[in-house]
Amino acid sequence: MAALQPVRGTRDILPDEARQFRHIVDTGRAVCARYGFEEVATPIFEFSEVFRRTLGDTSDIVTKEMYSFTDKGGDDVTLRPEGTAGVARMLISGGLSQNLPLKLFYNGPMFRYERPQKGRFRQFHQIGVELLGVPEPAGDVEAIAMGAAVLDALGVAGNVTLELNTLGNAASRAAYRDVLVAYFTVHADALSEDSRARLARNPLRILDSKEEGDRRIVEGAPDFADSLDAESSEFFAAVRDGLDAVGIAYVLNSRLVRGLDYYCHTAFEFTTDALGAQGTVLAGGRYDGLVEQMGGPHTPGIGWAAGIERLALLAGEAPDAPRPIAVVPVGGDVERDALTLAETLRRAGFMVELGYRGNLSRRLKRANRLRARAALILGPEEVARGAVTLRDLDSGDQEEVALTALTERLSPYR
RNA sequence: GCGGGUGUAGCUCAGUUGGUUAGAGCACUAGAUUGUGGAUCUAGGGGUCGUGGGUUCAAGUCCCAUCACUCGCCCCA
Repeated sequence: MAALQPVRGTRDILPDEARQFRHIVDTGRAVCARYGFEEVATPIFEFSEVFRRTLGDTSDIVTKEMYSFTDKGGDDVTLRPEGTAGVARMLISGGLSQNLPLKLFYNGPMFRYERPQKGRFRQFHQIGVELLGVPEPAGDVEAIAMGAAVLDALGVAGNVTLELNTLGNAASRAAYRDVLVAYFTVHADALSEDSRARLARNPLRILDSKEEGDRRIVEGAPDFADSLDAESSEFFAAVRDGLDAVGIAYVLNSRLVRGLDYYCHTAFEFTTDALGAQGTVLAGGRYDGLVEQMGGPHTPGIGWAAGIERLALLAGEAPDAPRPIAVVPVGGDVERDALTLAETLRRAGFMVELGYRGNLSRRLKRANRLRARAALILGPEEVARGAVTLRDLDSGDQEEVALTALTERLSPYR
């Protein structure tokens, strides 16, 4: 118990869970491919500056959650806390702004130094997409529809709700921020300690407070809609109209805000109440200013990310493992023949388990535990006749099959 | 970073007001069955009771500390 343990917030992924993870990633990749998205990979660590520049110095991720260290060459590097910054950096480093629009899918581990709890880990895994170079609201609609399609393909669509909001363009957001700060400053004495801190750092976040006292004050706060300029309102209307057109249901949530500074216009989250305190399953939004902020050319973007662990909790049982054929040598000196047979079948594309030790009974028991569909029993008599005994482990039927006819006869078990 | 809960076999757990040698089910190994699996029966292996200290004639049980896990807050996928 007090033996070697993995680092807090990290965990081992055993075969059953690994199969489920693979299923989630494969499903995400396949669904997104239908929208023309191709997989990319960026390094799992970057210069710390990449995240500091994009996430903003005030975000919690930067101030307390980054896994940063100095490497042997003296560089300040950070394990990526999310995927968008790395993709944006890739676009700049590779001069990919010549190839817009870019439609990218990625998956892999992310790292945040947090206290672990249900559905939250220090090393966790995400699938995500980024659509770069598309300023039109159609891009937002496509990204959201693609997220919905992934959740649907994973069978979790029934457990989630799509929440939608707009943060407006930069001008609207700044205007709203001013109005909001003015309002909350008046009521500062009544706000919780956390929210007073937010007032200076990230006032939009107060809207999302869970403190009851804060909520009463939030009730009377100015509405974002009143601060939206014409461009922002029209953009949001176009996104909603597009979602209606493709039949994707959503609820408007004016308190839905983003922790990361580079978001603008569309913000959305697919949420659930089945994961304890972690309600968000798949979330994203538009980030038109990000690439420019990192020193690249102005490049609009929209994307989302989904936590694989959270999807796995919702998706339930992993798909069944593939079922092998068991080669079972028995009696006499046939081990060598069994080895040859197993290898021949593997080269022909079959999944084959070889029984290593014990009597026939024991080896069949083991074949059964491996969920084998069939056993190929090979003893001196079969070897003498150039045949094997094929036993179907589901039905119990068995027959002798000549080696020359074996691959043909086994095709139903492939 | 802050608060609550829980630590007994590989897993799920029982263990009385502190009392002699710490148990069960599942799983595992072997046998009944040296050429027939799933079921059953029998036997067996497996424990520093998370760790360290304290109280006591006596601690799995009570106290303190510590570590881990877990749930929540903050924040977020």
